[in-house]
Amino acid sequence: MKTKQKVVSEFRRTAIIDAARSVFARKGFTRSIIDEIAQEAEIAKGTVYLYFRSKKEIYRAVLDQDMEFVKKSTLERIDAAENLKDKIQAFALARLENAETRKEFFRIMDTESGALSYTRSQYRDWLREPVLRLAWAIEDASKRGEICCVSSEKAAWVIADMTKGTIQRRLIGQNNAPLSEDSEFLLSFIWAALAIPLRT
Amino acid sequence: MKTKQKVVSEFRRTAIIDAARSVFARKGFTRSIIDEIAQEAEIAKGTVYLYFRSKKEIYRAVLDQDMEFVKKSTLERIDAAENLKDKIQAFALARLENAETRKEFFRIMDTESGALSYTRSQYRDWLREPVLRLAWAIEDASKRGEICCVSSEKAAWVIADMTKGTIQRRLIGQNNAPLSEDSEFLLSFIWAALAIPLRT
DNA sequence: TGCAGTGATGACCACACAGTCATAATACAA
DNA sequence: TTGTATTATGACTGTGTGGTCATCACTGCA
Repeated sequence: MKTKQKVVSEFRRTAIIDAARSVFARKGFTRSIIDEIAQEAEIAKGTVYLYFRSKKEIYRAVLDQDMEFVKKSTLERIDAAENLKDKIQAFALARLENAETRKEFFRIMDTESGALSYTRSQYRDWLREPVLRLAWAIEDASKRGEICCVSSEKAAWVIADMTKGTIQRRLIGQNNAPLSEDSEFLLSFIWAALAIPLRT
Repeated sequence: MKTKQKVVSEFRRTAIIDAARSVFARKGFTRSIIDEIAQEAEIAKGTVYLYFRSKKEIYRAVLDQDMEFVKKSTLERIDAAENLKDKIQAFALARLENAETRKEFFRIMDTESGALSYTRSQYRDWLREPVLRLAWAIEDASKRGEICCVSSEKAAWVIADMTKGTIQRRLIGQNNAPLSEDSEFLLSFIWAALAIPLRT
């Protein structure tokens, strides 16, 4: 059973992380000010430092949590799908839907992919793992002759690129079309590129 | 004829911009320090402020110059190409080659796309114009029945996404393959998606 | 009611850095 | 050579902000 202490302590951590995510998404790491995060979490600045050692640590806590969540949910959906086409759709939909639900997190990732050195090393895996999983599936289908022969890894990466770009355009508001329109376009485009055709 | 003054003045401006580009690429806007830029340009800090009003103005000068160059050269190559396939290749190659030549600039763009509010408004056009030009070409070919019917704008954007992603991977060093390998993959992938097939 | 003990507070400190300015060096003209 | 104008310099200032810490408020127990 959780002690009263633990409950309060967890509550505070969560409040800080939530406030931080919101502020970081709006201003980016550098321009975010601890005082503002504290205010948004409805506590005093000093209290923040009872739960986190530094600004960077808060940043990491936000990203770690969200990256882990999105990565996991993407992997699960890929694995749940039976065939390649569904796996690709699973990947794209997982990303697109997560981006809708967790706008703030995706905004941070888009805006600051290279800002913190931390990111450089850690950032890659939340995308890389799902992409590699996709690459295996492509490799597999390729060997069986279900699709035309391509470099599976390159193909997986450009699929990720298109998905990411689509998400970015939606986040900026450049594209307000329903999500299904974007996902359908993506899927048909990708599948056209992979499927075995008899060219005209 | 240029006066001595003008020559020296232009020389200094260029030196500052070059130094700034290098520093910005390494550290990003916020972590770049004017003193370091000055040092790299082999002048004193005060001198920097004889040629630029502020740090932001230097940043803008760097980006304006490079964005203009890359945008122009991309547009020219697209326009020079005869048919759609060549135009797409022109776009991709222009980007990939420019990224090779102007690594520092591309690194800034990749790292800080959202860092400066300035970027938000201006950033888009250096990519948008070429992409829209590509979209017209796709629209055109689509109407003539040269390729299968797709949303031309969406298609143009995902082509840009894949190119951008490929460039990023090369910049990070995740991919050291010869440029031609990447460009050929891109082209074949894109063309497979667009070309009119008789599906199996 | 008084007394630990725990967690919260915000005034305060230290520091990094953009931008300034009095002074120095240099160029050029008479 | 001297005098004036132009450009360069770097010590200095002001500000914004991350992080600290002495003090306070609250809780629960005796």
